[in-house]
Amino acid sequence: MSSSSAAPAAKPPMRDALVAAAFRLFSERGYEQTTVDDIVALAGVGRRSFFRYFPSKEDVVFPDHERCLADMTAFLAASGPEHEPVRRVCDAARLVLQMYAENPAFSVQRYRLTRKVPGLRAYELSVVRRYERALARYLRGRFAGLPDGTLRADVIAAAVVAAHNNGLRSWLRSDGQGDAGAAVDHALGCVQREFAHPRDAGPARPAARVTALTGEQAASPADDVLVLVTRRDAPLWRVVRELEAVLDRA
Amino acid sequence: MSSSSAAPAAKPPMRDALVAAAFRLFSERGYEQTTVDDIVALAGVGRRSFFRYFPSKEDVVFPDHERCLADMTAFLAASGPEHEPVRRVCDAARLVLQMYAENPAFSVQRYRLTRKVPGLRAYELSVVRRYERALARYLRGRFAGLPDGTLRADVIAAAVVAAHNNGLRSWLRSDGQGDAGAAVDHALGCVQREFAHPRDAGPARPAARVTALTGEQAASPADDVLVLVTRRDAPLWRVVRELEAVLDRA
DNA sequence: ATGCAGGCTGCACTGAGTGCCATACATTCC
DNA sequence: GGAATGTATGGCACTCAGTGCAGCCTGCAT
Repeated sequence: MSSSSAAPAAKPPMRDALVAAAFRLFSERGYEQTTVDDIVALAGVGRRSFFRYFPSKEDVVFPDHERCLADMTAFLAASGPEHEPVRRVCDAARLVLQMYAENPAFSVQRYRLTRKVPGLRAYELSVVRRYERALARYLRGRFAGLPDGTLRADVIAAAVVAAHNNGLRSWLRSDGQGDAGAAVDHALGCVQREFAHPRDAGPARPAARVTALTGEQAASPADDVLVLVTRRDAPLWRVVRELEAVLDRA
Repeated sequence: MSSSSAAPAAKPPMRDALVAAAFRLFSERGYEQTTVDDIVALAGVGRRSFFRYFPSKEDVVFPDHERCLADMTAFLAASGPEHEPVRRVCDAARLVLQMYAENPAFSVQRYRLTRKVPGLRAYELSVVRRYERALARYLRGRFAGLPDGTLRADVIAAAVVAAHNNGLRSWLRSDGQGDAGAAVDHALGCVQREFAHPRDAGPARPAARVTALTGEQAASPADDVLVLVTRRDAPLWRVVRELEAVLDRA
């Protein structure tokens, strides 16, 4: 990942200096109140150099997304037919989470920034869209030939991104405390359960099970059936939490 | 905002003149090669007036989305508990399609434009995002209190938008020929079947019936016991949705 | 030292977007 | 009738993001 594995690294220190100077000024006086001239002045470099490293002022806020997108593309390109497609794109999404989790403090700072600045929200959207398109492109390939293949690919890609962002945001909102992966794993798990295996052949079994159960309880092999008993006046959220706990164990 | 009720509405002809001039120049020499000064010169108005009607140059490309978003918000706000939530957001999405279908020629022209210009694609993304947030906000309200309510809301909103755009784009790509609604209806139908009405995958429907079969509920409702039977691999969302439906009936 | 290459800087320019003020026209109040 | 007020517009000057160009400085090979 970190590009050249070897020692030298010595990447462009200028890039990092610009990012550091930019974020310091952004947090001090805000994004829009900070001009590019302010940034380069603090970093002690020429104005022209800023735009050599960052195509636009917004790009300095997302310095590592380009690399992450390349990683995701490579990850998907390295997939084989043995991988379950939905599972695969969920794992690809986790690469983004990983990038955020590597620098919690930075990620939280950036999150606060993008929340406040509409221009940055719009820019982040275009970044996220590129991830989504990468996922959708992969799924389109895997679903090629299936009826509604591209539709299915687009919808699943959008759902995966939405779930990932939902989990990611809840982690960011908690200032990066706790396990970043837990919320995202849970969210992606929901989507995966919803979409994985192209099971068009619906079960239609539970209805029969129920009659069997109500009629002769002992006869049913309850390995794939879950029976929950609760008082009707119990708070719904508690019932559901219980349900969730049981289902997650599976 | 008003423009309300009555027929004439005294629309600003200047706004329309600016849109017409802009699109004429955009199609002649391209978006980026057209400056705001070019537009106002062709429209015969002052430069300052352009920015009075459109906050930015990009806005002139999407002159009616603000109104459409307001319509959608009103539509969702006017919803009641009798509406099935997923069905409702699908119908809300159809409002957007309707707007596109009202001016096929204009919509196709804009589609070609946004395809070519990255800046416009990014801007369109931010517009679409506002629709998605409106849908998600509504769903969050409907799913309030349920575990993973916001997650479900976000995922479904994203899926609905993705499906809508998939259908819309296939219509736009065909130069506005054929039925605009057909493709979108089909796409939204797929999403609706996936997320609403768990009839096909069928978890948890018998909850009410099982309580009846236990036979102890009629006498003392407070002590009523609820028995829920479901497949273990059924999506939790659906189980919860059914649970909610049963409990709401009480 | 000389020549060369690549990164860096300064400078001038375009174009989007904003704030301020002046003008033109319609409305209302005296 | 005329003054005051409100609103839509035009004009001007300004900030700032982003770009093209030319020069400079440093490291490096000959």
